[in-house]
Amino acid sequence: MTASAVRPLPDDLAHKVSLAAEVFAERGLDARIDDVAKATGIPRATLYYYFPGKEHILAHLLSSTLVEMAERLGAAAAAEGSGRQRLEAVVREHLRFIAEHGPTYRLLFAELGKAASLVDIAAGVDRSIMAPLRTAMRAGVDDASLHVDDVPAAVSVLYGAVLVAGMQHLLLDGDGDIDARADGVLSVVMSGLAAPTNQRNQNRSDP
Amino acid sequence: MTASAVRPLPDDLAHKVSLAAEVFAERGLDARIDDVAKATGIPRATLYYYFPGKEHILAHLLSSTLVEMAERLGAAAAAEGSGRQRLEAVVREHLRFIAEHGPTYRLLFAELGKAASLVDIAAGVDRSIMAPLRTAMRAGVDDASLHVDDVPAAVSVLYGAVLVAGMQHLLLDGDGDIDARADGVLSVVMSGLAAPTNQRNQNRSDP
Amino acid sequence: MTASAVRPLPDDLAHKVSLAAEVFAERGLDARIDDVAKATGIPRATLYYYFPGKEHILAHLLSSTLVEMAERLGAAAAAEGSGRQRLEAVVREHLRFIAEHGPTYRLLFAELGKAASLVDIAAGVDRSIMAPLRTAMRAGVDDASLHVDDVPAAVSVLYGAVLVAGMQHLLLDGDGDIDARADGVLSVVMSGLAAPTNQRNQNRSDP
Amino acid sequence: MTASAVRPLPDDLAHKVSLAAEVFAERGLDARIDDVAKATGIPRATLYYYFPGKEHILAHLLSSTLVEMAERLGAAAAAEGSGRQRLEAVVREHLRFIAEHGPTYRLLFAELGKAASLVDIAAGVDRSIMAPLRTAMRAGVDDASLHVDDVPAAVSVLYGAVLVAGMQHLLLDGDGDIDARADGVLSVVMSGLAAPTNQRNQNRSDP
DNA sequence: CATGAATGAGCTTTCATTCAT
DNA sequence: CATGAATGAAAGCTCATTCAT
Repeated sequence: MTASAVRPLPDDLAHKVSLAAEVFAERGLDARIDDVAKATGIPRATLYYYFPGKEHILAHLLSSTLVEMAERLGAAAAAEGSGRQRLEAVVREHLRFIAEHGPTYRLLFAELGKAASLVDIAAGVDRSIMAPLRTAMRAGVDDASLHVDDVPAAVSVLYGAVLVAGMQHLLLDGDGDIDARADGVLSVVMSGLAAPTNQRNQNRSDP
Repeated sequence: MTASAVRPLPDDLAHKVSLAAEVFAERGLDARIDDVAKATGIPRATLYYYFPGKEHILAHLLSSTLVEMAERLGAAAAAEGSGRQRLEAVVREHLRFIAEHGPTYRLLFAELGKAASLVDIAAGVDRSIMAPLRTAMRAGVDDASLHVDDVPAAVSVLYGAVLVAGMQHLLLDGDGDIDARADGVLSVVMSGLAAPTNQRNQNRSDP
Repeated sequence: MTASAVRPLPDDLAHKVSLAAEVFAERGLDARIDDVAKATGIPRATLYYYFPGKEHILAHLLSSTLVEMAERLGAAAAAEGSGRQRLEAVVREHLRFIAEHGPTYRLLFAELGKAASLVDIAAGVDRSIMAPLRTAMRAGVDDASLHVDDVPAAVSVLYGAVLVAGMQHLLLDGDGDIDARADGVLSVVMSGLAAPTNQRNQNRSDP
Repeated sequence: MTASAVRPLPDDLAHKVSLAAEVFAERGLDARIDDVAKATGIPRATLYYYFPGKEHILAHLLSSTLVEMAERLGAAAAAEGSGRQRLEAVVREHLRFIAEHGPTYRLLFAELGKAASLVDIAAGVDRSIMAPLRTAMRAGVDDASLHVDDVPAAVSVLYGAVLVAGMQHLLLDGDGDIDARADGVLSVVMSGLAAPTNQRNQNRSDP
């Protein structure tokens, strides 16, 4: 009756809780529960009525965000168009999501390296981010709109490119055009860095 | 950049302090100073004799790591060879560095998103990581071993690709072959994902 | 004496509430109301519907027990027989009561030393325990079946003897024969410890 | 270094801590640690530097008291004189101890019935109180100054008699003459309640 | 009438930091 | 110089209690 049964979170509270993202983003788990209470307008004791502890609130935020990302990127990956078009859509959607969810995304990012977390961030990232990329990329290989030898490696590269572009956007030019960044990333990733030569696809520079 | 310790750190202590990386990596600044003391074998009060506060110990670790990275990646970027070869060398060296400095690198990674830090991580990353990439890349453009339209964007993509590959190595397959990962990343980044067509460099799929 | 519940307690609840004795016996007023709710099967809010507060539940238990004791020991004191026989009956009945009401009696015992209580334990003990002893003892003096110079002192001694015997029974040999303990106590108290001498009743060892 | 090694309590602190007895006596473990800090003049954090938790402070008090009792009652039991004289001395010393240590003794008393305690009160009571009584009583049987058939029962009776007399002293007549109470108890216990008859030692009233 | 939901008010405990030796 | 001892300052969490339904 006190801290055992996981209580379903009422909708109005669920919405208020999302306001805690900013607080957590500033200080991580160091954020004081009292600040969370103030930011959300939910009394401290009520937070503890619905969550077993502070870290569970954070976990809830991260999970929610991952779920929302999975929906949006998944939709982009499943849309109409060539594989390449869908892959580009996933990248653009991802960067837009980052721009819209700055605090929470920084939170997610910082939590990635942590050992102990109530949420398996790695698994969530794979499900929400890598999977849509993978799906679109494979479609592109199938419909010949893309040429990819090592899909997992390519997915990692693309994820990393978006991650860094997104963080730069959040940390440096919060007001910049996020779609322009997407164009820049896609341009590089699609064309590759190698100078055009006769023998394509040479990944080692020694002859 | 170094949050310079008020007192010069004796060599034996400097070495012991580096053992704190793992502790900080697990819990960030939440790590208890007592755990740092235990991990390093340095009494709590002695830590305070050499550092003004807990976060200064963390800053020292991050700074040291960034300096070391600057040296190693800078050397790779300045080595003999074509620009492309040097760029590839920087990428490989970077991934090796990550593999060798797991805990500290995770620390750096987690700190990237944080707002306040005694160390300006963004600047340090630019100096230690981006600059060598930039140097090598420009050299490649000059000697025609690389073809890059937007160097800053390409640097970001390459950094992101390495970052994600490194984190995957640390979090997933700690025993895997880090050079193989480097090959995978380079292969993708050099060739690009676009299917070979007549009109090169088309970064948008609409005509 | 009864911290009268604002609302008359339904019979079924009255019975359930008695199950709280064990909880209170373990931790005294430190017992959490939630544990009381669990032990009795009565929802927390319902307890507050019938009792003004936590300590009133405890008071109810103590009062009920004292009333029941007054009835049983009073009856034993008022029974047929010589004063000595009635005194012995009160002692035996008291020990049986203790054996039957372990948790509640431990509660009463622990509360004896407390300063503030909603129930005047001292008065209740006098009425329920000392008075029957006094009654029977005086009857014994009158009918010459007992020889007591200082009745109040003798009552205290007898009460103490029973109290300790009862607690030993509860704490040490829960399965032992309570009537045997009564025999032991009575044997000692009746005969006294002094070695038989010419001048009886010498309470000081100096001549 | 934090809450593991049991730190030896410096003498000055040991003395200050004993001032906590009154606080605990009022409210038991409910006593607020802040009140303990105030009463003893020891900062809260310092209390936690020497004790792992609140209940350990209480345990320390109880143990100390039991040890002191063991010394004083043990000394009385080991003094010169007949067994009866020594038994009487133990009783008188016990009552004096109670009078001198009112708060702590009430504490001990209230704790007797509790289930969970860091101190095994029952064992401590046996060692500190029952054992001296037993020793003196057996000496009395040996030197024929006492006549006791069932020593354990007689010890219990005597302990109970003293306990109740002591509590009455503490709760009712704090200013009364404690030695007079001792006389009253001893008079009753030595002579017994039975009317003088031909057949001694009859513990049952039926013929 | 009974009760699930919500919360105000504290309290224990932790920890970074200081300082005398 | 280095450190064991001591403590001020929070903060997470619990729990008795209330009230709308």
